Amino acid sequence: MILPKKFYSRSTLQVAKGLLGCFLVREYKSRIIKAMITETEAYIGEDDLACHASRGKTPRTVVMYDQPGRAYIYMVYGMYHCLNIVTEKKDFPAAVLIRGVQIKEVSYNKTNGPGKLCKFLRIDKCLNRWDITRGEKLWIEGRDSNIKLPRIKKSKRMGIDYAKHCREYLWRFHLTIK
DNA sequence: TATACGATCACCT
DNA sequence: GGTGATCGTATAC
Repeated sequence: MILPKKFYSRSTLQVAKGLLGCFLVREYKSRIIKAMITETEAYIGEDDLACHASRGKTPRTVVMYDQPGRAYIYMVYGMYHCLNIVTEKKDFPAAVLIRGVQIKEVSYNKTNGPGKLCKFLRIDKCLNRWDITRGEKLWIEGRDSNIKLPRIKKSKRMGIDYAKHCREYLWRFHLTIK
């Protein structure tokens, strides 16, 4: 089932945990790739110094203030893209960064990073602000209800040493892949 | 207009 | 453990 807008309108931490084990689906040139989400991070509000919206609404961050269920995609380090899903309610800037996915028949080291998975799934700024509840080009499907999830681990977010006290928040969630 | 730097990754020691 | 690639964005001037 395609996850509806309502799924993303909850607290960002709930969504970040809830997305683990769900399937990120990419439709590109009539081909479909399903990727199980294995790692996420939450970025919540202007008070979160690691969140791009900590400097308020700008041309880049305006998408984070949009409806939940939109894709927020930005370029990092001049060469990689990162995919986020906008959460909570309109005008409150928050999103979940997709940091890792696993695809059947694909070596995990091709998709175990936010830049790597966007490269593999051909996700770039063309899909910025895309509504992922439409079920076209890019969407997310719920996990199989009879699948038991392994324990969810939480830890500090990556690459945000500049974020003062916010870098201590345990807002990174991941499944342990054996 | 100019400049500093980053929600990364691959490759090196 | 460390470093370079490479360019959009935010901020300073």
